[in-house]
Amino acid sequence: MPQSRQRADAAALEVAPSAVPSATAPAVPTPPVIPDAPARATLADVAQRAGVSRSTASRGLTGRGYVAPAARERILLAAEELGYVPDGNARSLKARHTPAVGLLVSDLRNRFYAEVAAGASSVLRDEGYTIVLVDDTGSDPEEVAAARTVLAMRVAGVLVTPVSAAVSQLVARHGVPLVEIDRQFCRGECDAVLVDNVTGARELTEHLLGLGHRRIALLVNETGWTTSAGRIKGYHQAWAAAGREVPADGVEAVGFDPDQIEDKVGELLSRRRPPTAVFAANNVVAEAVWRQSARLGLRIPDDLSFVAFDDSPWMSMVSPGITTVAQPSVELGARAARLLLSRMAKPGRPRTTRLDCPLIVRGSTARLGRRRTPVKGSEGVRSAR
Amino acid sequence: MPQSRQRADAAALEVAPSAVPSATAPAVPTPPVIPDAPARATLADVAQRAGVSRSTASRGLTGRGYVAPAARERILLAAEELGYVPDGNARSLKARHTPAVGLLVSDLRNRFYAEVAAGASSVLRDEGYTIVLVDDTGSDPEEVAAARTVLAMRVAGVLVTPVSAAVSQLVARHGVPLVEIDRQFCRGECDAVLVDNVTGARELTEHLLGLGHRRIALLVNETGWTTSAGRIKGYHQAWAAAGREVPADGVEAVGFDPDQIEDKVGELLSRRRPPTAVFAANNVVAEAVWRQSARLGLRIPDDLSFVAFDDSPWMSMVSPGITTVAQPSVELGARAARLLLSRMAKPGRPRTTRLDCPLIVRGSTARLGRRRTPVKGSEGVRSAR
DNA sequence: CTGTTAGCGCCTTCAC
DNA sequence: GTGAAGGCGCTAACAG
Repeated sequence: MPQSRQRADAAALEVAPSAVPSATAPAVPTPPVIPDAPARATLADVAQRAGVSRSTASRGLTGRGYVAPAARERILLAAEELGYVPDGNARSLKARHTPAVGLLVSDLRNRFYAEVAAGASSVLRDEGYTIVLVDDTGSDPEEVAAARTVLAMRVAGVLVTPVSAAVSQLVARHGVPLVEIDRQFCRGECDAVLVDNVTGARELTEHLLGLGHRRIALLVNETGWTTSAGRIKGYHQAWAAAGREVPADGVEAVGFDPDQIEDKVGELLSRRRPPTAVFAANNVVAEAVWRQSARLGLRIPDDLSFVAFDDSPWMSMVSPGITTVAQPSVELGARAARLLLSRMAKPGRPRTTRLDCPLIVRGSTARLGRRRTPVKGSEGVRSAR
Repeated sequence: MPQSRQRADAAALEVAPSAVPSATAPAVPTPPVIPDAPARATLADVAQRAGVSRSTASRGLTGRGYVAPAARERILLAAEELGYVPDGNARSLKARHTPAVGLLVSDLRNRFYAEVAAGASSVLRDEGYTIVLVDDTGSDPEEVAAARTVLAMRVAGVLVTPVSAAVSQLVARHGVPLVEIDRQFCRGECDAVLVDNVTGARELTEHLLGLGHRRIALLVNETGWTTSAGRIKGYHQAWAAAGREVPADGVEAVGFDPDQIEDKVGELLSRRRPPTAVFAANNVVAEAVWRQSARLGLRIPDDLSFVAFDDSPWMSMVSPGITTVAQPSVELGARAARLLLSRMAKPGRPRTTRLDCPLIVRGSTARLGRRRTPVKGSEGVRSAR
């Protein structure tokens, strides 16, 4: 699912080096002029209006400590009349803790990350936590900067789809709980919620091998990427289990740039001796395969069998439907949030959760050589046509 | 694009009524025990280590005010060694202003909202603003609660895909700039960035009328919804321009519940005298139409012409491709963010921006009666088949 | 150039 | 049951 372009080393500097205004002190440009700050009601205002002291007003409002029913009544009324909204900054300052968690994701435009965010969001909202979201474009420096920002807000925890170990290290050093999602860079050091990349990829590959395919191209973004690594491993396992050598040019890295991906995929499919089956390692690559094979007039599954890691809505809407393993993206976010909450409640040994990705066989895969003979299973909604 | 289930009245209470712990004072359950808060470095620590006073340290770090180069050097070094990250809460408290904006959206799982968020995010990040995100599930009470939360954080502004006028009123009363996105509830009262629903819907309808269709069903979630209203209006305009009566049962409300939508759509298409063309008012409804027509064995465009408001990736991947108008969702978020920034910089008369939705003709629409004769234009990537 | 002073808004002992 | 006092961490005068 990565959509990022770098994975730079875990520089993890606490503050940016050298003399530049430095990240430590975000070079506050100029105190942003508050247009006409209409003096918001403060606790003192409420207290005064209710004819009590600030401390009593505070107790009345928070419901902690003793307050005479009558006084409480007046306080609540006063607050309502004034449109009083307590200042979270002041509260957090006092409490040395903010009821918020940082959520650092690589790319909200990618369905996968958006769903992870949605899953985390719903759990955290239910528990009364606010989310500070940063779409860090999958860039390492951006992600570290984002981490620093949420650290500055004194968030209670951090969720991240990491791009390097830098974020986790930085956050850990500040004693703030963190859960890595989807990718893992500090195994054993901090919590993580991942999918079972190996098994999913193995099943997909076995499926193709079982259909007689031998020229199976696995297309990943970058071979060094952690999710890719797992998928490549599964791919290898399947070959090994079948007692066969992994083809030399079996794994291809197509990069992260959309245009480049299209080009590479087009090139691959146009070779003199093209693969008979393609395995796209994620939804972005899968889309490129689908478009390019169409452009080249390749019929699926007749001319080319096609499987993908990470089920996307379109894969069940096109015809034939695409055979995939589905990543439980929403659940991934939700589980990560729950794990974070429990870690915030009490420290403990880091735990890694791995979620299953069910195989979904559709019509995009067929036995090699036998033309126009889709395999068992559903075909995508339009197969009727 | 709405995905929500309510639009309740603009209750907009400042605080929740009655005696309940009340929203004003979020019934702080119990001061969340900070596990083992490892005393984070504070400005005083940095100052001490650098052998200067706190104010000097502050100046050195922020780069405001005079500081001897040598001292500055020591301060920066000390900060780095201590892993000092300034406390945003304290800063905000002092500054009476937080460099963050609240982003309240209805449903991150819906591609449309996720892209709006992505667009806004990128602009705001570039300007140094953090995003406090709330996925409010399109519920009015949730949205108001979310607004209160971000207000409490003293955000500098708010972006919202509103579900009622409540949020805007609440936020406005606190003198915080707000921009409504996609839907508009306080026309003339606050800024908004919308799409041109009327024109897009008119073009789509005209396209169908031009192909000879007369039984054209427009499927919306709820007729009372503001985006639906615009689309319905455009639909009406097209009929009027053609000098024809709008069919009595032309507009159907299918609700927000996914299952219910499927049912209603299935029922519609199974009628004895079904429409010859369907106009889905958004991507969610469109998906239901696509699936149901497949289930019923209807051929598109032979048996049924099909258009949709809001282009989704799958619409250009299926065959035939779906004729749509594309909402510039990312741009919507970006423009809203820019408008908010300018409003934060200086107040002014509320402005409403309306973005165009280009018509994209693909293969899902054909002349009535003439079978298997797709219209001009592209056909979706798989048409080659 | 640097330190002292004061206070942002809130909460929380601790007396009364 | 209630108020007075102090301080969370930081910054902005204002002296020196």
